[in-house]
Amino acid sequence: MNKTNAAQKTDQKPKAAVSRQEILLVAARMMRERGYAETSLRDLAAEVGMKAGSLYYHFASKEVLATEVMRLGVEIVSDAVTDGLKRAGDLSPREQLVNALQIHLETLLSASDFSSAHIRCYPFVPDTVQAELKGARRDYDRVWNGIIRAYLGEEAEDRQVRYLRYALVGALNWSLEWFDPKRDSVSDYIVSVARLLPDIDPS
Amino acid sequence: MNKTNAAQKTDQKPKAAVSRQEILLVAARMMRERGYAETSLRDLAAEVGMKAGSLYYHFASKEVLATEVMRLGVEIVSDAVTDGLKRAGDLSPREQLVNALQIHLETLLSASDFSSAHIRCYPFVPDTVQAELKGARRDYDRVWNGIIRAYLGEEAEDRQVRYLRYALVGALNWSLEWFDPKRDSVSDYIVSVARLLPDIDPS
DNA sequence: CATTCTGACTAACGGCCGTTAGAAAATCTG
DNA sequence: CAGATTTTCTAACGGCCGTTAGTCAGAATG
Repeated sequence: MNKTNAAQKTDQKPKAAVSRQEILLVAARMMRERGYAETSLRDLAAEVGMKAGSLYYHFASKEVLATEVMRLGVEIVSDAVTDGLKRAGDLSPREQLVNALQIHLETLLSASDFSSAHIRCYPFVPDTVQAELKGARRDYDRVWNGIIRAYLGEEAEDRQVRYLRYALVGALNWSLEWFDPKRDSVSDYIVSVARLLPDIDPS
Repeated sequence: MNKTNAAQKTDQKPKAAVSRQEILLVAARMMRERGYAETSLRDLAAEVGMKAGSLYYHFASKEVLATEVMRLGVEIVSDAVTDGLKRAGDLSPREQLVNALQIHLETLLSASDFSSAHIRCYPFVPDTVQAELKGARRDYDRVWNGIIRAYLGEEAEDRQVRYLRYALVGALNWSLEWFDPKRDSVSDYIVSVARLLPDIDPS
């Protein structure tokens, strides 16, 4: 019944939780900006106000730290979209879809370095880290499959659903390569994407 | 009038040109698979059958090598799309657009490690390399702007054109994250994306 | 065959990396 | 205030990195 058993991450001695959170925040920002390999623990620690070795009091390794950053990234956007769906339960399937697009994009571009770090770094992260994230990623895929199946109709083929998901999520995630808040607006872009989605007769 | 002045890259002494080409090919594959930072010159040289130092006979630095790989990546897909447009000059604007989507995606997924290396590595490559590529990238953007403006109509706003370009190119480039040739087909995915593009009345 | 040039090799450089063990500081507890 | 615990620091380890200078083999040239 010691502290490492019971409430491991939330109510440790307070200082540790604060440092841990700050490390995660800075790591997310750096991973988003530079990538995984280009984020050195010395630079990261310096921005937190620590030395590199001290990070190991909070995380067992760089891979473990990166895994946690990216897992948070998936969960944050997944929770935001899931929440948005519940919050507006009376919309048409098409409106739900557009709503989900908007929330996903807002989270990515404004709300969370974790989510953008996940998207940008996932392809280049070690296999073991990718494996750790597989479950969370699949859960989020399932959220989208539900939204898109409701839009396309229950008779739609699985592949049709998957391809539309790839196209839409790709159109959103690609914004990390070009979006400039001084010039672009999330809502305007969503309007442009939504124009590609016809009303579908519930036949 | 010595050989370094005249025909610098094409008709050098033959052996060098062959080695140079092989280095570029292997570098493109490794950059696509692993990323820029994760591609070490020692590993690269080993796969070519050389030692790391020998690479410097052909390229002045890792950055120069990466720049050339990525520039080729832009030019290969740009040339392929431009060619495809000329080759099928009598299609409707919408058909031209779908044609361009197909060629871009085929080049990316089947034809060229250079193009996929460019897309995957560009965000994480040093600033100097990004700067070198700016021109070629803008040229390719202009190709797409032309295609999409023809589709949307001359009265379309610039921003509308740009956002549709981002959405479509994003939907294609994102395929690097999920496409599996054992399961997916380029043509099938293009059909799915093309369904999002309505016929537009030339009003 | 002798010479010149081409192309690759060897061996090392300084530098940064992730990681670790143990000392030291800071904080909490009685 | 004394002691225990939590958190950070110091200093180093082995390892890999991009890069360079100097050497050397082999092909091309006369």
